[in-house]
Amino acid sequence: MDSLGNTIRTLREEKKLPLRTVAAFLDIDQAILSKIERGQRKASREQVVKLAEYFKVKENDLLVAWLSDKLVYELEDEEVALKALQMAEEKVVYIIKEKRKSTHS
Amino acid sequence: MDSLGNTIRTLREEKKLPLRTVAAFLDIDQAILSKIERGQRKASREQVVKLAEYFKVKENDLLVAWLSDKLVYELEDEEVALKALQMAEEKVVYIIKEKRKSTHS
DNA sequence: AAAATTTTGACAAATTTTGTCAAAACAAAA
DNA sequence: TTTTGTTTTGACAAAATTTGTCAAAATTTT
Repeated sequence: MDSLGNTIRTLREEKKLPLRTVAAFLDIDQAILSKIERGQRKASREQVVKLAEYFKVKENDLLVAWLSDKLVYELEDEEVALKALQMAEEKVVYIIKEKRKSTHS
Repeated sequence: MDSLGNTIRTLREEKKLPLRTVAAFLDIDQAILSKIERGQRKASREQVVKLAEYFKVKENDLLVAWLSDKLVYELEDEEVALKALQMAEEKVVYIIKEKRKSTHS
């Protein structure tokens, strides 16, 4: 249940790579990668996908970490955070069901 | 489990008020309110609070509808949407627990 | 202490958001 | 069916946020 930042920092340190190297692959300044790893900046979806490729981990795992970070960020310190999450879940389930119906595949 | 837009449109229609009137109270153009009601635009937090006041409904109820809409929007059509929601929930629960610990009130 | 790496913050460019406006579309009433 | 009132649409501008660069400062490693 780690943040995207922690996850990729760990991956990078395991391989003993400097920010510079990974940042170059992502085509961004190392300063940004530093901030992403420490949760000070949000990564873009494309960056997450590239990171998964780079570290050879499952893209979906990284996407889940990234997306959930974004959701948590969105909720900030709203006291109704949990209720909102639960309602969002219901809504998503509903949307998925609707999609099934329409495509009936 | 309604969207914020549907909720306030229903409230407004029940009272037979034109967009103009409610929009004036919110201090925005009616065009925006129209879009908010139909889910084409996101309301701001302040607007939601004002709407709750205006229609005399529980602020938190409207905030939950609004926040959950935002979450759903953020998830767009990510196939990992549900997993992300669940992980976000874990993270929020964790954050709340941490907060309890530190303030020990 | 020198070298390499990471972090910080000021800044600029690009993008997104938030709103206005006026015309078009629609609905209801006369 | 014309008039009146309401809602929707889309082009546009201003404001705010995001996304990145850069260079210096701080930290870590050798």
